[in-house]
Amino acid sequence: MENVRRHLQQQIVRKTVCQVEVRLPRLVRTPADAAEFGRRLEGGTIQAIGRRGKYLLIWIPPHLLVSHLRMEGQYRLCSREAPELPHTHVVFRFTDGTELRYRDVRQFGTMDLIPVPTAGPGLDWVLTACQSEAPFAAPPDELALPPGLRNLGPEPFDPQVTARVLRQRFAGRTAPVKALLLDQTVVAGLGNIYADEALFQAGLHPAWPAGHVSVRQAASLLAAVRDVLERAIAAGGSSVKTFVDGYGRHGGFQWELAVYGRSGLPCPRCASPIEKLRVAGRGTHVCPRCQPWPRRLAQAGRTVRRRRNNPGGAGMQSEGLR
DNA sequence: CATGGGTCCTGAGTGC
DNA sequence: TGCACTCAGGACCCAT
Repeated sequence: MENVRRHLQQQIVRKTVCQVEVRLPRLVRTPADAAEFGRRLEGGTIQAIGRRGKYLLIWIPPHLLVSHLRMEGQYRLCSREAPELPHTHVVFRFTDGTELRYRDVRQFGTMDLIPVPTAGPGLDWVLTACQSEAPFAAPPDELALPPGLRNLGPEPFDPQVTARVLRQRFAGRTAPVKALLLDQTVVAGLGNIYADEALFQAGLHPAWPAGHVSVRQAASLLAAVRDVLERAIAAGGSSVKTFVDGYGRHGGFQWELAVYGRSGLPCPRCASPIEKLRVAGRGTHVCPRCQPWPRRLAQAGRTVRRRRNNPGGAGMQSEGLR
């Protein structure tokens, strides 16, 4: 998402919308009437592109367009004549003859168009959120943000987030630590791939009860989360299946994945075969040696079910790795 | 409140 | 070849 934001920042800021075509109204959550969504955008000029967690923020006064791509949403800036790819659900036409096309095979993405006051805390929050590296600030009530964005936790790079703070957020929780990493109200921005990679890098088992994570473990986990995200951004994102950035380019981080989608393949650190489990309802990849299950808990009974190896669809095969 | 499971959706893969 | 079935996952909804 950070790569998408950066590319859109270069591509569509200062463009003026002249027409909007919504072909799959279900993607537009607010306003309820998708035609109204288009009408409100027409005539507006895009001022800035921000990001909070996995939410893309497009500031087009007097509105904020909150866009979530889920797994497979894609934005592409095209000339009006360029042939259209299938699964194009929303088209934003600009006065300069270009258009921004939103594609989404799975149709899971969402768009919310939120009114932004011309002054006051609502505007201030939007301005701050559209600056990269802005520290965490709770949005004011006057902004009618979608609940997922309203309740979003801090960015992992926020200096306010320390190992101690992270452990505090884990305290008293019995859910697996991976479930809390994926919980966007705890920390913003981690999905299944980066959660698995960070846990591996921290040497922490995903099913470890979050409340049992020590300050020391929280510190290595936070460092791992930051390192994984930094490397993924530098590589242009992870194109495990279909991800492309605003120029249609694939990312490169899938070649650096240590465990995700690599069940049965050797751990890059110790060469043990990577195992695939189900934790927090998601496919979960671990190195059984680098991420040992705590002995004390093993006796209390396993809650982790083993799954058969590499059912095929999930991700990278050995081709090209290493 | 915390937790876990079902749901949305389509395409790719698998097995018979 | 064709068809039924499973799987992938982010956020949301719901039952316990």
